[in-house]
Amino acid sequence: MSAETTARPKARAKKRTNDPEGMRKKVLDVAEEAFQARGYHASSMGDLMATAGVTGGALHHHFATKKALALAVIEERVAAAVEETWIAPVRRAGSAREGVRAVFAAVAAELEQQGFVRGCPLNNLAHELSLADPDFRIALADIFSAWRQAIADKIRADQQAGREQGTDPQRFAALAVATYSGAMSMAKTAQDTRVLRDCLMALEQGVTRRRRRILHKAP
Amino acid sequence: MSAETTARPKARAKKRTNDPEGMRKKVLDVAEEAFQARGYHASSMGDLMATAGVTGGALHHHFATKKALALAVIEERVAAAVEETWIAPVRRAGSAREGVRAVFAAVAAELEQQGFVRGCPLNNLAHELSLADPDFRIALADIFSAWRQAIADKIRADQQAGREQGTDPQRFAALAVATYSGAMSMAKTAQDTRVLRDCLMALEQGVTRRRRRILHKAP
DNA sequence: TCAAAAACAGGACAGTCATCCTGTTTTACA
DNA sequence: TGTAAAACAGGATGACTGTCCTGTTTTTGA
Repeated sequence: MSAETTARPKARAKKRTNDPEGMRKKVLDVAEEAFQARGYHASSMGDLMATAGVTGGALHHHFATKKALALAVIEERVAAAVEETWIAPVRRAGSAREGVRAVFAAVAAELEQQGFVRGCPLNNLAHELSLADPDFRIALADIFSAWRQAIADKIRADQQAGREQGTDPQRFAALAVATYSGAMSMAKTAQDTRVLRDCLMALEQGVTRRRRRILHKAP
Repeated sequence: MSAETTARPKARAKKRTNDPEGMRKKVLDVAEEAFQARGYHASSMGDLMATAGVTGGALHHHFATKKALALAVIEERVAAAVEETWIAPVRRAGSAREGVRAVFAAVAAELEQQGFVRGCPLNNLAHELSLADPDFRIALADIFSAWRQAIADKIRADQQAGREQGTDPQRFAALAVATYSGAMSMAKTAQDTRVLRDCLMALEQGVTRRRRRILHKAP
């Protein structure tokens, strides 16, 4: 804990391997992709080793067990993905509703041009792992929680600006995340993004409530 | 195809085993439960045999492969579960909105007294299997489709009775199913049903739109 | 009653799985 | 430069996995 080593832990030279971050990053990349595409149980350590071009010794050095690897994927990658595609955009948006709408539309557009739907990384892993192991479950629940928290906070910010007076922040956030997650489930199963559009339009119609049409924009 | 056997295929005597439906039913029971609780890949054939009290030969006689077993669970059990807990109640309900609300509330209440959340059977299997195999995917997508269809049909029935004029049946159905599925995902991950209640109340508030409060009930 | 088919028993099989082991190489730091 | 730790190589291992096979029992239909 205490730094008694003459107080100069400066790095002398950077690594000069071809891989700037080492093999840990490469393994995480491959594992994230595989867990997303095929799931945890369907992705074998052997497959991951082969695809990452990494030997068993190397993999085991960085991640002692498969569970440790998955936990790292969840905490480092899945959490970051939710932060990047949802939390940050909502924070930046003009309002909570506009943020939710924009993310919904952006994801739908991206999937449409991509041609196939692999589903939400958080949801995919949550379904497979949250009942299998308490550590998995808690890590995944925390991400869901932060996701809803960010949307609820945005509603509260809107309310401090005089808007959204009749909206319950927690309930709105729960509805937004649930609708997105469920719509992605169906889109993945049907391999069709139309249900995403349907949900977005139903949300806009229904949840925007009495406002018939907004002709003025926020500064 | 043609019945040329003197046209008398009458059954002579019923089975007199202790199990009225035979072992096929027992295997399906155990598999349905296991796939729901632990998932497809995490449930081994050996486990299923042991829990069902069935030998390998018997299991293989009724279901040649694990995939065949899972397909049977999906088509016979999961579809029936959706029909029983969602489609039939919605059809019986006074209106589409009331039906959706009632099912949502009933499931939430049931889970609250049950103490833990295992999630929606359809969603659980859909996430794990829909990308793994086209046969799985199509079977699961059909169930989702029938589910939404039933809700959309109910909206159309409401509309023929003069109600729900401004509601798009398909979009409303997509929103209802997506919200439920997503809420169940979160409830399962958090092992907490509060998010289900939040989603239900947000749906009631938002989607019911201009109607502030309904003081009169349908006959 | 009798043959054929279905239902079931129980183990064999080859393959895969995650993990762990002992070496060797590379890096960090004094 | 010397040394200890970290990073990596590559195979060994034993426990499962799903499937299939050969018998035996029970049921079916005429």
